[in-house]
Amino acid sequence: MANATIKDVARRAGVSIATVSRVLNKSAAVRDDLVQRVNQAIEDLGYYPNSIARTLKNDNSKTVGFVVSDIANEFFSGMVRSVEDVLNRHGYNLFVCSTDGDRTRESSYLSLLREKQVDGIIINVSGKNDELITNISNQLPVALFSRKVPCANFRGDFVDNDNFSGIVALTNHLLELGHRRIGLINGQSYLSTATERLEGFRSAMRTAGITVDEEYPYLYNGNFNRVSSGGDGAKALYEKGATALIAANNLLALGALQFCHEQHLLLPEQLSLCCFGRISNLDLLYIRPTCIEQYPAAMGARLAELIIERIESKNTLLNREIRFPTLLLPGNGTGAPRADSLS
Amino acid sequence: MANATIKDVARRAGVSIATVSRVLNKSAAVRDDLVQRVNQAIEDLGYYPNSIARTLKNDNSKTVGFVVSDIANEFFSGMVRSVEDVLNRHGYNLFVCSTDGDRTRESSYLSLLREKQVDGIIINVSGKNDELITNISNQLPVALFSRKVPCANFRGDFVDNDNFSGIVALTNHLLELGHRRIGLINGQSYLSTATERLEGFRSAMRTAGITVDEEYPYLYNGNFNRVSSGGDGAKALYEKGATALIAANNLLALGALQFCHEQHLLLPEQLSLCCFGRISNLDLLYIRPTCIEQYPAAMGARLAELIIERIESKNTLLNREIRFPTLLLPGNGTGAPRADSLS
DNA sequence: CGCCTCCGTGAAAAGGTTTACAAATGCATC
DNA sequence: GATGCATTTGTAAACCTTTTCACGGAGGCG
Repeated sequence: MANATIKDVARRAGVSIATVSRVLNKSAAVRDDLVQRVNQAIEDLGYYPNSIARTLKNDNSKTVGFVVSDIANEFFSGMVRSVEDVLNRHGYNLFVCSTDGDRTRESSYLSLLREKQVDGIIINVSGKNDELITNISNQLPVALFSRKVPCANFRGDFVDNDNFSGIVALTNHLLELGHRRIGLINGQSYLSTATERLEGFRSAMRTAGITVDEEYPYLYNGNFNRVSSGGDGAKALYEKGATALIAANNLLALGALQFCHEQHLLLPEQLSLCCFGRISNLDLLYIRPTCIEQYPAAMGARLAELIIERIESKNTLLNREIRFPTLLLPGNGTGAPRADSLS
Repeated sequence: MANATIKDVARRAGVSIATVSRVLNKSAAVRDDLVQRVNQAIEDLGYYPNSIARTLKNDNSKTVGFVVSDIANEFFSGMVRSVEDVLNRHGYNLFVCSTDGDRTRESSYLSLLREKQVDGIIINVSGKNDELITNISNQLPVALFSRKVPCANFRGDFVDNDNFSGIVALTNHLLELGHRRIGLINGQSYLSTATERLEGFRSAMRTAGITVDEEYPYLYNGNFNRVSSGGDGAKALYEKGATALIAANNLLALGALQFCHEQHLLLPEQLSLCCFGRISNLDLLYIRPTCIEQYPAAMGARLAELIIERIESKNTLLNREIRFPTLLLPGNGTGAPRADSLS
């Protein structure tokens, strides 16, 4: 039994389909008794509008795509909920797409979303499809988060933490404890998140009289999306003699934590660990790295608002950039270096 | 600049739109040189098909709705990723909808999904829209998880843990340690998850000679979706003198854990804690409740497969029920009760 | 050389909606 | 009762596809 259509409703109510449409959308005055009859017919038939047909006609799908590297990553899943809520409140639905930061997956999802006529796209870009994203951004509202697109003619909004000051706070925290051989476990160097965090690190270290250049031994570049990178980075830098580590995001931190756990390292006696990002159940961990807190829910809500504004303005807005302030949460995973490790 | 349509492609290639469609879908033979010209025109114009129009014509949207209480809950977010992957591999997209277990939100999302012509719905029902879900299930493929719909004419598939044996394992674990005053922090009693877990508990206790009926003092009914319920339950049952607690899902467990943490309870000396479900970063917690492990990724993948089969069979399949086996993960949060607490 | 078959192509309808435009109705006024 | 205007209603086109059907041409066969 196929769904009733507006035609069926019209016939049953003894009016034209235009009248039914007007009743449905309240788009024009309709005589009271006809409204009654139409509503009765709708109820009788269990009619509900076909929003696909509506989209075809109206050229808006009331749908937004949310493209992230991995929706199962708690940072993104914390975000998606608030994105969803804000969108829903404005009558929009949400498509989720996980790319694993993979170029091909990302571009194929983007094609799919365009074919599905989404009204806008929220995306943390992989960093490998910059021209494509830039093109899309000139046809369709786009809001980025966490990772910028470096093209001049990119059009759209951007939301992120204040990476620079966050990493400066972490670095200073370690410096104040007396550390000098501070390691940074970073993500892919072609991502703005990584470069900004590296810049912050470099700046804080320079102020302390330490030069972080290509020769600096305590830098590790891994992959933001892989917990294993965090473990590899922690191992490499610890073995080189770093006395403290900064993990540049939550997943890298988790890997580093697991490394310490497996190696039975005593924190902070043998190693200090801190990170940029939120780790779930932090309060309940036996080692609690000092963290830069993040606000995924607030960021998601802001992104949703930005994209809706951009959709409703028909993508005419100027580019906007929102930075969330950072907050240092001291944990028991950082402390003074051991005396014998000071060089 | 609006998107090119199939008409534009046809004009540029000097063929009819039917031919373009045939090239796009490879639905019929087309002369080689025409195929070339069409493809060239597609590239020149940057044409991509409008899948909304396609849906209207073909009556399938290649879209599935995923309706859960809270996508930010790590159990569901672990699931959604594998649902997404399997669906995507079959050319489907995913709408996510969080209901908070609220009846109104649930039914409004369901309406929205139907209007958007989704091909199928995966849902963990709130338990308050049984007739609606049953109706929908007779028109549209539906796969449930975690919570059954008790209506006889419900049509669709069901996936869950083997709740009964899981809770029996937990209960026996505590009984073997010597506990008798075992508390159960459960969720809403109108949900199959809750009743099945209660049944398992009751059965294991009966075998040990303890009757769990309305008079049994160590039962607490909270809300599966609220961490705070877990805390409230833990407080209430601990104060009544329970020596061990079972939290019936991950969120309730988290609340209970936090209660213990805040009260500085020594586990397992003052209280034993175990739970049904997975807690993130379990390895790294200083108190690790004994847990029944869950497999959200595997459950999600299975759900996706079930719904696709059901979609492609046009909802003609018999109802299927898949139970995932349970595995007990011993933690340091459970131990023998203190001698002075044995009654 | 004529006929039939087969293959490739195009014209047009259909899918469910919205909306511009035309038609019809209702009412007041003279 | 005719006229004019304002309000309500209906008709039909449009949105972009897919697909049925009919047509035309090429090739094979008698």
